[in-house]
Amino acid sequence: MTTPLIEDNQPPRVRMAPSPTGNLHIGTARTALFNYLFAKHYGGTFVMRSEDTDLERSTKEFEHNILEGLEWLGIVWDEGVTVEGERGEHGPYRQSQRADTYRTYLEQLLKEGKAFYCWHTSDELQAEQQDQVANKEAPRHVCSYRDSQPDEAVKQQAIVRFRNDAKDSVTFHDYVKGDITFKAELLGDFSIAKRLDEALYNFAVVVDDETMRITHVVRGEDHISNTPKQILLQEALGFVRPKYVHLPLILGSDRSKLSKRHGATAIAQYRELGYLPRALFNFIALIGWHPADTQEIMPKELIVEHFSIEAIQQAGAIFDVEKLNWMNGEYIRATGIAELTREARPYLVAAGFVDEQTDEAWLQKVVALEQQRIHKLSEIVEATAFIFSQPQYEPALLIWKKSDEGKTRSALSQLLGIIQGIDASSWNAGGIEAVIMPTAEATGDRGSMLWPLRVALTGRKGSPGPFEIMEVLGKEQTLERLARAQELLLQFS
RNA sequence: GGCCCUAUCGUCUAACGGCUAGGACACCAGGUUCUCAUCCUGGAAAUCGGGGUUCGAUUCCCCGUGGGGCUACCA
Repeated sequence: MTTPLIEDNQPPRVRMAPSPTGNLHIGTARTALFNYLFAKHYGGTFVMRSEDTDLERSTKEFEHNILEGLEWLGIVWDEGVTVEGERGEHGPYRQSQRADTYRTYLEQLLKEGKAFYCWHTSDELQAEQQDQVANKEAPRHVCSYRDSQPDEAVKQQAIVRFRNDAKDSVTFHDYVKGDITFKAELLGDFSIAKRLDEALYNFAVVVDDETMRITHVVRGEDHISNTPKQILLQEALGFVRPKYVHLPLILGSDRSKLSKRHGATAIAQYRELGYLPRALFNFIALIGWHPADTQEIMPKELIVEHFSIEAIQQAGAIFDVEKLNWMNGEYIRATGIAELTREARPYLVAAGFVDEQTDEAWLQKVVALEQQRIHKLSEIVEATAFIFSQPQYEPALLIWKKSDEGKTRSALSQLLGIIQGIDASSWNAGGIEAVIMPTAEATGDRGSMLWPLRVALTGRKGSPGPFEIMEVLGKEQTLERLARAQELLLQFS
């Protein structure tokens, strides 16, 4: 009874249909990503449609934000709306421009008696529902105006409802959840349009998916309960039923549907924080899906290659920022220093540390200093702050735990002497280390010299190694900071 | 309330009736390091409960319980 997901090697046509009533968030991106993966894996077509029928809440800015965010993530589509306009042969792809198409099918249903006008007031509908809830019945509207013939004036105030005479149950196969059955009569005479010129969601979706030749509907499981309504409409209109794939929801830490109160949900926020698009792509793909082997860090191409609907999880999954942080760190470490510097530079510029003219080679060394220490690009600012301004610290910090003030004092003056003798041609991490290490070893406990050196340079308990830092800082700045440390130590005693 | 979905370590998950229930993140301990980070080694940590089916259930069925979604003239 259940047909294969892909029949006769027919490449699928899938769609993503965001409504531009808010910025791109994690959940939307995940649905788009899975549509993309599915389409690419089978060599199909990914269509982007804009469900902007809610004129009150839809804006061009939101649509722009969604499209741009998806592109940034590396999710591309073959057909549909674009920032500039749209492309493809099944348009228009914005529901706000498809009123004529909807009207055609609406009139067909009306003419065939499969839809009718209803002018019950919202008070009446509400009262009906309250009664039903009180009687422990399914809330729905079974309209008494089914066979009435309203005049034009009434029609202008009425909404169009589907005449639901179905007595059987509606069963559809979901390729993640299995067979799902609803009792059709519990759906009532559901609404499909506000008058003739404003189609409502369930109706618009059905018409769009048919006219855009969509073969597979891949969407969040919050749409499962809409599916029987859409199937009833497909049958009334003589449309083909697409195959359904309902994705488990992404949950917040308290297991409810992910929303703003769980923290950052907008893709743009993650972008600002410095999550790399390829890391986010990888991470989101792993929410509710997993490859056959245990490898988790996988580039886009590999994910596309391994993607399969069968491996999609049935239960919702919590969005775990901790694991994202780890993964982003992995990607940061795996990124070439030139590319990483290009990506990190804007953060340093915004912090006022550098500008667009700052020497590229030098900046790469700065970024390299912290490459294995940061988990998101925004952390580069705090991590490298000591490079760009004199460190502030307590003099006591200069003294290593296994050392004392006297040893620290002599270590600093020894260092000053050695460093002054290093000539410009040897001023690099390796060259500096070559002359300092033997002396540090000679003290018997090299930490008694290396620790104060590092603290003098950074003012921090934890930091990169001193030699790399000295190379970045330059000889003059290094000497200045060491001299400053000496002064501080004097004040300390 | 009604309808639907769902249930393995804290989290993401593996084990398509048959091993000491495996991996990853986080956590803890140890090693490496002047320090932090990286890296390496080790550790603690789970099959919601009750009935069935079966020689045998994490796995299949039923009933509970928990969690979630939907319940608009939003999408």
